[in-house]
Amino acid sequence: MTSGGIRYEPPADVAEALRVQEELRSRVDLVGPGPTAPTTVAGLDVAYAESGDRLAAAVTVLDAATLAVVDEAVVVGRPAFRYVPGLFAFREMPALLAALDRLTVRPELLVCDGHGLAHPRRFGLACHLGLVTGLPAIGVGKTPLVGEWAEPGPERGAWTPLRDGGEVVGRVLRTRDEVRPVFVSVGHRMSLANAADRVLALTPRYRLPETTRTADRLCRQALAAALA
DNA sequence: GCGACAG
DNA sequence: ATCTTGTCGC
Repeated sequence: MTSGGIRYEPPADVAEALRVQEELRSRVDLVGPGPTAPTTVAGLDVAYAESGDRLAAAVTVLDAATLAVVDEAVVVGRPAFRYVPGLFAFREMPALLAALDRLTVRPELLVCDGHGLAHPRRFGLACHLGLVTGLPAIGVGKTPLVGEWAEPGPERGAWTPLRDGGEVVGRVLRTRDEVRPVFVSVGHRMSLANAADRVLALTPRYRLPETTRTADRLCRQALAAALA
C-alpha cells in the first residue's frame, strides 16, 4: 500500500478543482533534493478507450540499477473529470492512486507522465501525486504546457531552462542524440537538477524513461483486455 | 476578442 | 489521450 489508503474525492466542477489546486500548491516541497541513488523507481501512465469513458491506470516499479520491473499494478476505471488543460490531474488521480494502493513495494520515486511545476499554477500532475502520496515525484512531459526555452544542444544530456513568468519551472532535456527533448519538472520533494539526473539514468536507450514505457505497455494491454 | 492548451 | 498510411532505418 503506497498511498496509505488515501481517500481522494474528485472535484464537482472546474471552480472547485481550481480551489483545490490553490489550497494544495503551497504544501509542495520544492527543496528536495530527493534520492540521488534510489533503489526503486515507479512509472505511472494511463490509457484511454476511444469512447473516452473508460481508462486503465498502471504503475510499474523498476529496480533503479537494472531497470528490471520488480512490481506492477493496474486498474481499469472511468475518468474522474473531463479533460481541461491545467486540471489534467483530476482526471487520472483516482485510478492512479488505486493502482499505487495495489503495489507490494513502496517506490522511492514517482516518475509521472505529465508536468509538475511546469504548470500555469505550478501544480501539475506530478506535484499532485507527490503531495498526496508523500513520495518524491518528478514530471516528464512529451510536449510543453507553459513556458519558453531555447533549443538544447543535439547530444544526449544537453538541456536548457524552461522559464515561465520569469521563473525557471523546469528543464528541456535531450535524452537521446538528435531526438526531440522532453520537459522535466519537479513534482514534490525533489530538486530540478536531481530530477534531470534521474531522467537521464532512466533513458539509456529511448527518448522516454523506462518507467513510463513499461507503465504505458501495461495500461494499454490491460485496457485492451478489459474491452475485449 | 483570439489563440493556446500536459494527457 | 486516440485515430491514421506510408516511410525511413537498424
